[in-house]
Amino acid sequence: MSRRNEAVGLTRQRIVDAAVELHGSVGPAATTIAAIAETAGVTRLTVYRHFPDTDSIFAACSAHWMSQQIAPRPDVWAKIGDPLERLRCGLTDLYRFYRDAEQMLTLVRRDVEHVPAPIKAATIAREQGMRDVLLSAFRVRGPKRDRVGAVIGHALSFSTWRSLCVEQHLSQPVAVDAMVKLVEAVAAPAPRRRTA
Amino acid sequence: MSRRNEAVGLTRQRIVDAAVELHGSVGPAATTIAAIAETAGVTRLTVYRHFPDTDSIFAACSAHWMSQQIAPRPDVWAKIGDPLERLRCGLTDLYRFYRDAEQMLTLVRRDVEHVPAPIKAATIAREQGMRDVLLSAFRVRGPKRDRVGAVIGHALSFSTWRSLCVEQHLSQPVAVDAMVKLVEAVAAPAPRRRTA
DNA sequence: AGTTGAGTGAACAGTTGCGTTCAACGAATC
DNA sequence: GATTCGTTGAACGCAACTGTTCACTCAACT
Repeated sequence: MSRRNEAVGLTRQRIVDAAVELHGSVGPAATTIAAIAETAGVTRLTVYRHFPDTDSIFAACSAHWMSQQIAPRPDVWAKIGDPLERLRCGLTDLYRFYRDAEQMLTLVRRDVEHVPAPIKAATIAREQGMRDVLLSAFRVRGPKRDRVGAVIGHALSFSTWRSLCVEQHLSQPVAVDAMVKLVEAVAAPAPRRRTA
Repeated sequence: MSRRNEAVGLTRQRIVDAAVELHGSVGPAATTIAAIAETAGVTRLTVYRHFPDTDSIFAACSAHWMSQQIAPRPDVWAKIGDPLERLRCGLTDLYRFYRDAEQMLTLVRRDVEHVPAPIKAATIAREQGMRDVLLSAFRVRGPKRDRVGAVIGHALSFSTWRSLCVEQHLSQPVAVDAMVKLVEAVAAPAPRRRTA
């Protein structure tokens, strides 16, 4: 039961690796069973033997990819007391992750319709959790709290990182700085306009 | 030559309308010739007679859709002297347009690979023009000018509007306000930190 | 040494899309 | 009334992807 199972596991791993590679290069929507099989160096039939449908491949693929990423750590951010410092720290950590995972995240977001519901839900929950950690440090109350939460959510979004760091060519620290300033300005207690 | 050509033009118009509708509902990538024909109430052959390939349909489709939109007017924004006021005005105008065109823009951006190059180029040029109009009102110089330009570009992006007004459920004016504050903070002459 | 089973190769049936050809209809035009 | 031509219906060839079946090989396990 050892050498044989090992070989089987290896084949399975090659299939998952191939799926990860294709998801990250052509995107989940364009990833066909035939392409996975070819990339993995096995037959379509072998892929079907290991995974009944595309969704189960996606699940294994997603888990494996996640396991080899350095994920952001909201639990660590939570230890920082100062709201803006916590925010800066969190965004720096998150944007580092976004940078590492750019290709994959870009394509997965584009093909979000093809992502199985559980994975989508987990992603949303993770983002919600990060938002809560960052927002909870702020003392603002009332309707302004909603606005601060919203701009924090905006700062956390992958599309925001992409807009700032890829399309606008900002460096990561400058992008973080801009988003911190945004939250700071929205959270500021005295809006004092000169045109008042 | 009158009644007949009129009928031909009507058929052509029905095809273009069908293409617009499908681009805005299922997206350009999933818009097939057969679906266009069916929606227009004609045969695939008729579609092929009017348009040699998908790109020419896209061009006609894009032009027709644009003609029935109320496009943003950077030339009007340019008349406002105060930088922040010009910015606020421009973003309000642009976000109104984004709101009207949400579905279409969302799907076209998703399927951007299927958009013919000329249309893509025109869109980029338009966004670049808006950025220039808004940035030119600011007096900042040096490296800070790049950063102000970048956050203006970020504020102008459709993904930013989508993040703020759709995902974060901000109202249009509040979203505009947040982005104005962002640019104001980045453009501010004295960063004066209390932690300095 | 015999059995198990992962992997192979080939083929099948079904779907969807593209692009093209042909004969025929029918209404507008001359 | 004859002609033009936009439109139609049916069909064909091509390509790609999905699942599934069957017979087969060969290494590994008992």
